[in-house]
Order: sequence, then structure tokens, then C-alpha cells
Amino acid sequence: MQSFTEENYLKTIYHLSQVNESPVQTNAIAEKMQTRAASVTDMLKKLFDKQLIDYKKYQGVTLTTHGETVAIGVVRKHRLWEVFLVEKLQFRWDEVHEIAEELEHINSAALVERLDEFLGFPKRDPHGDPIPNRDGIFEPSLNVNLHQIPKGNYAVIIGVSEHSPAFLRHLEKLELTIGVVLELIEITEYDGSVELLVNNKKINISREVAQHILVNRKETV
Amino acid sequence: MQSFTEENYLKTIYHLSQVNESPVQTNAIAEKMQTRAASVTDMLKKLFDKQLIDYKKYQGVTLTTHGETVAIGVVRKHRLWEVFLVEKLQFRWDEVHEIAEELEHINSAALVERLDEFLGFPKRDPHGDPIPNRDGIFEPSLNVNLHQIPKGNYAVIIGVSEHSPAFLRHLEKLELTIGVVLELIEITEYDGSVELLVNNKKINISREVAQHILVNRKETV
DNA sequence: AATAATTTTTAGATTAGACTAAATTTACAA
DNA sequence: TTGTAAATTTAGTCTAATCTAAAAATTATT
Ligand SMILES: [Mn+2]
Ligand SMILES: [Mn+2]
Ligand SMILES: [Mn+2]
Ligand SMILES: [Mn+2]
Repeated sequence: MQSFTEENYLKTIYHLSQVNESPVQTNAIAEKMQTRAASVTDMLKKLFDKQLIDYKKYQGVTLTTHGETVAIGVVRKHRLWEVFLVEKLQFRWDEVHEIAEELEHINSAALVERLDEFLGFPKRDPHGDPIPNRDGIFEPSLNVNLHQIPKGNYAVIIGVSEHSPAFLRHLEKLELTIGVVLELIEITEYDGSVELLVNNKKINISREVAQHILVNRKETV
Repeated sequence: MQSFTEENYLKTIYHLSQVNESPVQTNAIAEKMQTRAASVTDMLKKLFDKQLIDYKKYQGVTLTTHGETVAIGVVRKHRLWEVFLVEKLQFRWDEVHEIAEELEHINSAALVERLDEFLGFPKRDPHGDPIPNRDGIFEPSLNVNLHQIPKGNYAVIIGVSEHSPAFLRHLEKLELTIGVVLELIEITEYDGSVELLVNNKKINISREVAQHILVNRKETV
């Protein structure tokens, strides 16, 4: 069994090796976990002794099969609880991450399985991220963002790649939430900002915002 | 804010001062928490510094108003989560305590209030224990046990005063669960064991078991 | 009241996880 | 290839929570 802290390190290493490639560097972990490199090194030794990571001094780390299993288990719990909070307790999508950071460490296999069933075995969390099933299998992550849609085309919002409450509330205010269908009118050449038609209103969003909105291209309205 | 450990100490002190009277003794806390008296003393100093308990060396402890508020908050969360596990996730009443011991430390006021609402503001947990409301107010604890019912009378089971899985599974096997109506046929003089009519079956239970079953006396069947 | 038993506290260690400062290794550029 | 910058590890502390063993205080018993 792992401590909360160990689980958080494993989850961080997992996420970092998803975005960039492995091996994951000490400093990257330290930055993501808001801690110091020296603390990370201490923990890496411990995780290595427990055979949760492969680690050679100065060479970065990768998760072992066992370590990845644990990490995916934590991610599964995190995302299932986020679904619970939004679907059953009516939280908004910008409020759930922080609470799920705590709930993801509750340690009961039966609880996770029953929660999954209670929620109807959801495949995606409220931010569009895939939920691993009991065996750790999950759908691919979304990878088409709004900035990649050709002008004149339609798209439906299916997720986000940035999870800060500030960003999510910003989208909420713009009525850019999951399921919303929009038309891409123009991508400004100068700064990459994007003009959209959403709910019959024309709006403008920055390139950065557009790139964090994940979409499915739609053939028709 | 308190650590998990501090919350557990406060909850234990609270429960001990409910059954016996205050002040609560160091050894009683140590026994209930499966730890050593020396560890308890250390923690008592810390809780005193945080003004969560009144404490004089060798004289035992009582919760301050603030300490009691925290303790009741933890109890509230524990019992709400137990209701959730039984009512929504179909756990049995003997499986929920251990999981609730973890969930009770999740730290989000909004979560507790929304969970309470989601569950329909329950007044009792799956073992018949009262659930404090948002202001810490709760119904009185149940205090009539099966051993106190006069022979020939009817009673309905409304709670238990012992929460071990072994005891709860024993009751389950005997079909003595909450809501069940029974007739008390005889209390044996020799050993205090009790003969009951439950679901048209005559059964015998020990005095100890009978005393841990909390009931409402019923006028008629 | 004196002594014995019980309870509680203190003293001194230990472990997990974190930190700062210093040393070491690796990477990169002149 | 050599020197410097960046990344990483080591060394030494710190705090929270625990422990054992010993000392002190309280309570019970003669
Ligand atoms: Mn999240
Ligand atoms: Mn999410
Ligand atoms: Mn319980
Ligand atoms: Mn209960």
C-alpha cells in the first residue's frame, strides 16, 4: 500500500510522461508538485526501493508496470469522483478538481467499482479526460483543438486541456462548455486569435484559449 | 485546519465523553485509538495549544466549544457518507464504517452540504445513530435496548450500539436488521438470554446481543 | 498516614516527508 | 576539449506522529 504522498508522486510522474516522453526529470516533478528537487530525489529513492519506478541517478525516472498500475488507479478514482461531483451533486466543472484531489486517495477497491457502476461506467470526466476502466484501459486522449479547425467549419466542444478554475470559469462565461456546437469564422493571422459563432453570437478568443479547447469537427450544424 | 490525526483524536474524545462523563482520561483515549498513553499526552498538549481541548496535567480532558464543533463536524461527515454508501452504492451496513473512517476527513464544506441534500437530509445513519445537521444539532441517541422490553411486548429495531462487522453480520444472519418488528417472548432468568419471534421464527439471542439492539417499543404488531 | 498500584508524563529515539546549502554530475558552448 | 551553466544528489535540519523506558503524580489499600 502507498501513502497519499507516494500516490501523488506516481500520478505526477504518470502525467508528465504522458505529455512529454520519458524519462521524467527531477525538476519537472518538483515544479509540478510545488516542492524542491531535493525532496523529489528522496522520494524517488523510496519509490525505487518499492519497485514502483525505474531510476538511475541523474538519468530521470519511468514508472514500472506496477507503478503505472497504481498511477492509473489514482487517475481513475480522481475522474470518477469528478463525474460524481458534477453529475450527482451539481458542482460546476471548475469546482471539482480540488475536491477530487482528496477523494482520489480513498482506499477501497469495492468503493471504486460501485461508484463506477452508480455513475453508469462513464468513459469521460467533466473535462473530457478519459476514465480508465477497472483494468486500466481507457479511450485515447482528445487531441484536436479549436485552433486547428479550418475556417468556415463547425465543431463541438468535447474537452479542455487546461484545468485551472480561472480558465474553466472564463469558458463558462463565454458559454464555451462541453457539448456546445460552434462555427469557426476566422483565425486572425496576426495573433492567432479566433472568431467564433456560438449561440448566434460572434465572439473572439485568444489563440491560447482556443488551443486549450478540444473539439470534434462536425460535418454539418 | 486540523490534520487527520488531530480530527481522529477530537472525535475519540467526543465519543468517550458521550458514553462516560468528562473529563476523558489519557488511557481511555489510548485504548480506543490503539496507541500508547505517551503518544496521547503529546497530542493533548498540541490540541490544548490549538485551544481545541481543556487540559490540565493528570486531570483528563474536555473539548472546548471549538473542539466540539470540529468533532461533531467529523461525526456528521462520517454518518452522511455511511448513508451514501448504503443508500446509493448498495453497501451492507457492516461494510461502511471502515470506508467512512477515511471519507470523514475530506475537507470541503460545500461537499458535505451537497451530499446532505443529495441524500435528502437524513436524520439517522445505517446503524441508527443521529446525524448532526449543518449547525451541529441532532436527535437524541437511542437508549432503549431489546433487553429492556417486557416479555410479551412488541418492538421495532431502530439501531445498534455496537458497530463491529462481526456483530452486524451476526444480526444480519439472524434477520435482526433495522425496521424489523419482533415479539419478545421470554427473558431467561439464568443468563439473561432472550427468546424472540422474528418473521414467524423463534430464535434465541444472548443477553449481550440483546443489549446492543436498540428498539422502539410497539403498542401493536 | 504510609505504602502499593495505577495512571500519566517526560526523556530520548525513530520514521516519513519536507527544507536549505553545498557538492557532484551532466550538458552545452566557446 | 575545456569551462561554465544547469540539473541533480548529498548532507544536515526540521516537524508531526509515533514508540519504549523511566520518572512523577494520583488513587487505592492497608
Ligand atoms: Mn481533476
Ligand atoms: Mn478532470
Ligand atoms: Mn461508523
Ligand atoms: Mn454508523
